[in-house]
Amino acid sequence: MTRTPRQDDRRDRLIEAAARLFRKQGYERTSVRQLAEAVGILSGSVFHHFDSKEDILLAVMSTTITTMIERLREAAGSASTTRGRLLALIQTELDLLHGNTRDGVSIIFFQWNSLSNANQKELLAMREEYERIWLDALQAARDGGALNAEPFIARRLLTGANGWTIYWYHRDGALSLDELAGTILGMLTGSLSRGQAEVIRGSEV
Amino acid sequence: MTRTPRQDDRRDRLIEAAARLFRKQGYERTSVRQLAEAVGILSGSVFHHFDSKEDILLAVMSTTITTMIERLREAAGSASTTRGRLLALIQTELDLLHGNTRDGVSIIFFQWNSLSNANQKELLAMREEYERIWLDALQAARDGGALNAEPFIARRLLTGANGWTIYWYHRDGALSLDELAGTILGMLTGSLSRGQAEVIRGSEV
DNA sequence: GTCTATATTTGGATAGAC
DNA sequence: GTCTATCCAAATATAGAC
Repeated sequence: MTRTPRQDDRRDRLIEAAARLFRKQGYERTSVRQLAEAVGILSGSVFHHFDSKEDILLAVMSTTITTMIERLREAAGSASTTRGRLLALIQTELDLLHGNTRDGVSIIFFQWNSLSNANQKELLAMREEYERIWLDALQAARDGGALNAEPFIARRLLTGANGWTIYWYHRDGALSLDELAGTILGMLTGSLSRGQAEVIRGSEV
Repeated sequence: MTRTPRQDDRRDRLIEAAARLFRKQGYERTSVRQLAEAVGILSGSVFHHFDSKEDILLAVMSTTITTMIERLREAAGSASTTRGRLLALIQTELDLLHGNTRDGVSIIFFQWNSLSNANQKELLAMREEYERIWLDALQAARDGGALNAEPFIARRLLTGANGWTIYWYHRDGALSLDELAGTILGMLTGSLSRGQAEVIRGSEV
């Protein structure tokens, strides 16, 4: 911590701008000059804060995964039933994908391959920590009879279904995130109809 | 058709190589020089066959979507029951994603944004034709009581779940594509357990 | 910590000979 | 239809002044 608060602020703003632009345009189609412009400096100055362009992507992903783990862990702890926990995880992942963490989370899902193998390896432990929470909850659901499929497979199908929502779901539409979460839980566990999400979570059925 | 067969062949080989490299490396990280090398010519010669790099991506996507529509239409026609048709569509989409059309289809799913808006518009009608087949089958399933969710929503969740398989499913593993299709159908319609795919499709239940 | 200036590389694309 | 040669633009990154 040799930096002053003001300098950290600039670095953080770069990470924030990068997340936004990487999501909108893709990592490869976003130039360092654009990142610089977004925070009001020139391109050369960016390299005072980061060693390379890829280091910026790494920073975006790293900070994002940290938040994802935190949020998911909270959600898992907040529910007392197997089914309620599953719903909470789904709601949380959807909120991560569409709330104010959206930019970074989208990048984790869909721009993973823009990261070099070395840096992917760097983040792997964190990704696995996140997935661990999911797999535990799905395994419990399976043990309790609420889930028919293999947890491993169910999670991968769910990852795709949830992640893909960034391409079509819009918060200002008719469908609420909680309704959507309820639909997804219903498919996963095979019985819930839409709109019952709150009920289940509230009463911890 | 002013070209000789041999020349068309060269063009086709470029499209094929492009599909493979775009999938493995991404469109932006693949250079025209690499494409040329893959078919044994120099970079300048590529522009005899295509006006621009993006035209190659467009050609990959266009030929791919044509195949996708063909295959899906066949599948829809081959089944006589609602549930059997749904299973056939799922199996077909998974096969498109993992069979010998894999490269192009992966690109359709995950590199759509590398295409300029103008060219996206060019392909939109074909994409919609493909989705129409899905929505009709899902609507029928809903009318018949086999599906609880809105067809529109179900299809989007399914698109994500199926597409995402390219990141984790491998044909040489323990799980067969038909088993996977069965699991997915089970989730979608809420009751089928794994391994019953063949039975259902065979007996047209 | 930012700027100026620039090194260096790479990429898409073109013109004209063969 | 391919090659040679090259143009031009854009990008990452660096060095040193302020």
